Amino acid sequence: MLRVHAPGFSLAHTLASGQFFRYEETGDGYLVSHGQRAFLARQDGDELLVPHATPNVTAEWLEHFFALDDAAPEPVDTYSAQALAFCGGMRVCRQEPWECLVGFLASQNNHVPRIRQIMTGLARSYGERVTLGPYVAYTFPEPGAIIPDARLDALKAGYRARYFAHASETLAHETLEGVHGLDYDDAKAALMEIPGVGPKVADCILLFAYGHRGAFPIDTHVAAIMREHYRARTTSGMQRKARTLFGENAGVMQQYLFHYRRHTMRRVAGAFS
DNA sequence: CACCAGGCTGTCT
DNA sequence: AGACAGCATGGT
Repeated sequence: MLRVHAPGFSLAHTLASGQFFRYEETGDGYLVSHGQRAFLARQDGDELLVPHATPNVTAEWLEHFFALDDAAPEPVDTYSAQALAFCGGMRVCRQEPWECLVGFLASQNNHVPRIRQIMTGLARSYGERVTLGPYVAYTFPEPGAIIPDARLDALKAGYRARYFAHASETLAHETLEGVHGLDYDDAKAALMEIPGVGPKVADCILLFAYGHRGAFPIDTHVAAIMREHYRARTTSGMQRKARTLFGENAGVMQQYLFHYRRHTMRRVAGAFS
């Protein structure tokens, strides 16, 4: 049983906020899978309890992955204060670039529940099965493993399927490691060389996998927030406004705004399960 | 049956 | 540089 001190952390908000796709609720906690790791986790007050995990999961890795050392952003107005209050304890995880890339290739023009379905399907079809006590999880396939065949068709990922196959093929012999050493602009340009990666998806990968906390992904929800609450019209105007208002950690605030808006939408419209 | 979903690509000004 | 249709699929 791994046990990690995690004061003020919210596992539920962190997993449900749409930054990360491969998890499911069990009666005993959350079954979380990422890259070559998988674990079962639940919270008990200030403690994060992990009764089952693959051997490559350590307390140090959990602290790193869940960014437990990160402080919550400071509110700058009423709306951001509401978002922070609702999302209390949420953290922006530090994902692995390859799985993060595929997740956000899957995300374009798509719903979060179906992104999760596609990502768990990719792991089930192309990854390796691991046993965690009574639970079964799957690792994420390495680059090169996702090949266009009947398994890929069965996922019904639509036009995104060819992005997966192309990225898999390319990165099998052309690693993403170099991106770590680049500044924000160069890293974004490098990612956008990959078919299916535009400015929004690149910002997600930079924020969620490369530690660029200032990267501010603008999707339909965040765009609506920036229009309705911050008087910005164009995407470049939204980027400027975000940097001015939210500063170096604008991307972290973005995640709070995104999760809060999706929650309020659900309450009003009854959408998304 | 419309329209939307964590957008991107190609094309036309 | 900016506007805009088309895109696979599923949900509301």
